Amino acid sequence: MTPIDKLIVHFRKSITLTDDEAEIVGGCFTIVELKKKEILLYEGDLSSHMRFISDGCLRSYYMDEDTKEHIIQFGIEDWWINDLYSYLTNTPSKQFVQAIENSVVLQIHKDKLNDLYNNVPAVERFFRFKFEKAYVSLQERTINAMSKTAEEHYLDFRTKHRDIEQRVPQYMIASYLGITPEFLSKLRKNISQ
Amino acid sequence: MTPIDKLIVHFRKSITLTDDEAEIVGGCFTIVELKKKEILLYEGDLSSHMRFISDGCLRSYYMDEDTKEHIIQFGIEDWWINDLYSYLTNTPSKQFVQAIENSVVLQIHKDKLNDLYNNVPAVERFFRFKFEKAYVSLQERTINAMSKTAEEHYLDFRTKHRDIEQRVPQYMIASYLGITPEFLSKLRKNISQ
DNA sequence: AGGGAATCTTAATGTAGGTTAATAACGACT
DNA sequence: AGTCGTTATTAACCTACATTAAGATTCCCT
Repeated sequence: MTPIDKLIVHFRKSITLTDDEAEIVGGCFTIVELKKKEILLYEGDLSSHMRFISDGCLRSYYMDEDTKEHIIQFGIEDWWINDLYSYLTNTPSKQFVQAIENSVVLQIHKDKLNDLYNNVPAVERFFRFKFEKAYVSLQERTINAMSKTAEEHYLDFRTKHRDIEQRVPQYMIASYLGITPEFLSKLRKNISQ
Repeated sequence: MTPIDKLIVHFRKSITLTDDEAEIVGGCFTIVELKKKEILLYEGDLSSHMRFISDGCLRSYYMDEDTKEHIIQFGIEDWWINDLYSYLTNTPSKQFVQAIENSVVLQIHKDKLNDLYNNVPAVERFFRFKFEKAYVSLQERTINAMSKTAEEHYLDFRTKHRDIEQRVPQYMIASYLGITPEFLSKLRKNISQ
């Protein structure tokens, strides 16, 4: 299955597209191939594309006071990854997006997407849902962060994202959870005894 | 100025409405008057309205394990307040929305709002912006929470929300910041010396 | 196979913020 | 003005997690 095929299958999980529409939609995206560690979006760049992961694994993260990395999101096949903040506000990104493995990403420019909204209305509905879901999962994460302990966060992550846990180094999981790798190591020791 | 007038003025800050359209829009909202401490939305309720604050001050919060309250949002005149999570996912709310002062709220049911989208398209654009902004400010808050200290959060809050700071009790600000009132008290002492 | 980089673990020590509990100050109602 | 409920402060002690620094382990490259 080509990356574009995967994208169409992905769209068709939540909206209906005729074959003609699928053709149009597929034609609006461009392929980006990334080597492990390659950076797709730099801090300071304007994020003007929506990005679909066809293959591989990426992360978005930001640096606080130019030192420590904080991972905001992981993404694997069939997910979208972006700095939505920058995309929505047209301001320079505060985040990086980097490939953790060799990856294939399909992206569409904001302007082209706006045209597509007019030509294929179902796509607009798709992205409205997408933004709503993005909000919902961000709120879930924010609320959990406020009331749970680090060990609970880790256990939650393990049950919700087994697939990711097995593909990314442990210190990145620590960063995503907002703790140090040393402390995660200690937690794991406690848990397994 | 009536509550409905305030609402229309509010809409017209980001979209254009003819007088006829304004008439239609205004007619879709209903007024809710709340006494101080009265609860507008209970945990477990379905949040099926969008709610505009015409007068007063409210908060949304959730309870963790039926004990401690965590404030998620404050709202004053000219803001919207809701459990967007429940509204968007049609699931029972995990939050309460409560009046901190006597307040006047204008609300519109989801179904009516969906009709309104068809009759007055500008309204749909208004709410798309609203959801985008909600996402953006939630992400800002989440990222800040990860990298800043409690004292920084408090100082940020003071500069960004002076108006709110002067209207709500200090222990609620502590709850919003995710710290105990005792610790906020200590911070304030350090800051003022 | 072997050497360097990347990742993970362990342990000692430090600190931001929580808990408990008591007291103080404020505010609103009669 | 006095009383009661609400809100704010103080101080002693506690805990979850960070920091530092040293090894141990695994991974990958030629």
